[in-house]
Amino acid sequence: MNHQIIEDDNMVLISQYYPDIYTQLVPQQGESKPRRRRRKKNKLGEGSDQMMMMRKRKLSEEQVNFLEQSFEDEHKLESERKDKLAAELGLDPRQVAVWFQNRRARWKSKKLEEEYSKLKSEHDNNVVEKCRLETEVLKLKEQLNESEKEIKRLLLERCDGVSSNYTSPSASSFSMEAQFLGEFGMEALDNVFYAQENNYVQGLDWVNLYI
Amino acid sequence: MNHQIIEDDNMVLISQYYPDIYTQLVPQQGESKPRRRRRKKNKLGEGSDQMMMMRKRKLSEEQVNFLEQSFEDEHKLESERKDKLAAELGLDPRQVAVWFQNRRARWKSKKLEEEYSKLKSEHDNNVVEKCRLETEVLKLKEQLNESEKEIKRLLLERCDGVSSNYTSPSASSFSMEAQFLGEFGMEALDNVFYAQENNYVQGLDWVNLYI
DNA sequence: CGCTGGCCAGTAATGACATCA
DNA sequence: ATGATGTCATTACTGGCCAGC
Repeated sequence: MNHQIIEDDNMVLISQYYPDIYTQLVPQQGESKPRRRRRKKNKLGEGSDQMMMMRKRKLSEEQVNFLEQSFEDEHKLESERKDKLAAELGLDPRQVAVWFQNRRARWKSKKLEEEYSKLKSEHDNNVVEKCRLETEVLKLKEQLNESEKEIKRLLLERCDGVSSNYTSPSASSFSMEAQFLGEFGMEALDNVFYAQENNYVQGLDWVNLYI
Repeated sequence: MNHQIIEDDNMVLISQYYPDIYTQLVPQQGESKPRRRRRKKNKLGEGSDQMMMMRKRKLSEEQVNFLEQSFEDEHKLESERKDKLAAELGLDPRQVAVWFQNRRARWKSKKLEEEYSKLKSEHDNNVVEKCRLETEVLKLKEQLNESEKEIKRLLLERCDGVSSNYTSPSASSFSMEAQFLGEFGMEALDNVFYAQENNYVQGLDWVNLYI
C-alpha cells in the first residue's frame, strides 16, 4: 500500500534498457550433435515478445506448471528447448533460462533438506541399535566371564581332587580379569575385548589350548 | 578482464534523496522487555520509492563488511539499528532490512549444511562402530559357546569319574554376577546357548564332538 | 477492530566466474 | 579468443502470517 506504488502484477520492469541487442547477427545453427551446450547465436527475432523490458514479476500458474513439467523431464535446458518453451509460454527465453537456474538451485537445497532428514532418522535408528549392541556386548562379556570362572573352578576341582579348599570367587568378582590373566594369559583377554581384530576365530583350537 | 565491461561500481544510487532524517526523536529504549518487535510509525519520507529498481546491485565491499559485522552482533535488526546502519552506509533502510533478511536466510541454509555434514560424519562413525559391535557380539557368542561346551565336557567328565556331587556352582556365586544373571533371567542364557540359530551357523557339527 | 511493520519462505533477476565448443 | 551457458552468491521483491498498538 504505502510503498507499493507499484501495482506489481501489471507492473512492468524498466530494468532492461540494454536488451543485449549487440548480439550476433549470424544465426547459423549447427547440427553437429554437440553433446552439450553451445550453439545459439542469433538473438534478434524475439522482438515479438512483450518488449523484454516489460516483464511481469511472477509467472502465471500455468507457465509455472509447464516449466515444472519440463523440469521434471530434464533439469538441463538446451537452447532449443528453451526457445521452444519461451515461445510456447510467451516468455523471454532469458526468463526461461533464469527460471531453470533458479529451479535447479531450489532443487538442490530441497534435496539437501531431504537428505538431511533421511540421514537423521537413519542415524537415530543406528544410535538405538548401537546402544542395544553395546549392552549386548556387555552382557555377553559378563556371561563369558561367568563361564570362564566356572571352567576354572571345575579345572581346579579336578586337579585338587575334589573341591576341598574352594575359595569362593565372590570376593573377587571384579578381579576376574586378573585371575584370567594368570590362567589363560593375555590373548584370552584380547579375544574378549578386541574381538573385531579377527572375526570368526573358529574357536576350535582356542578350546584345546586350555585343556 | 574480458567480461568486465560493466562498470557497476559507478552506478548511481538514486535512492538517497531522503537521508532518513525523519528518524525517531524518541529513542526511548524500552525497559519493558518487549518480547519482540518494535513500533515504528511514521512512514512518510519514503514516497519516492518507485525508482527503486535503478539501485546499484551489489553493495560495496565496505558496506558488506560493515553489515556483516553488525550481523554477527545480532541477527535481528531493530528499526533503530537499521536506520543507523542505513545512514552510516548511505543505503536505503529498506536495503538494510532486505540485506538482513537475506543474510538470515543464507545463515540458515549454511547452518543446515553444517549440521548435515556433522551428522554425516557422526553417522559414518556410528556405522563403523555398529559393525564392530556386531562382529564383537558374534565373536563373543562363539566364545561363549566354546566355554559352555567346555563346561559340559568337564561336568560330564567329573560325573563319570570322581563324581563328587557338587551342584550348581553358580549358586555360590558372588554378588554382582548373580544379580546380573537374575536380572536377565533365562533368556540371557538362551541367547548364549542358541546363538548360532540366528546368525552365521558355521560349525554346528563340532558341537557334537564334545558331548 | 484494523492497520502497521517485522519475519520468513519463495522467486525473479543480476553479477561474477568457470567452461566448453 | 569469443560467446553461450552453467553455477554460486547476492540483491530485491511478493505474499502470507503474526504481534502490538
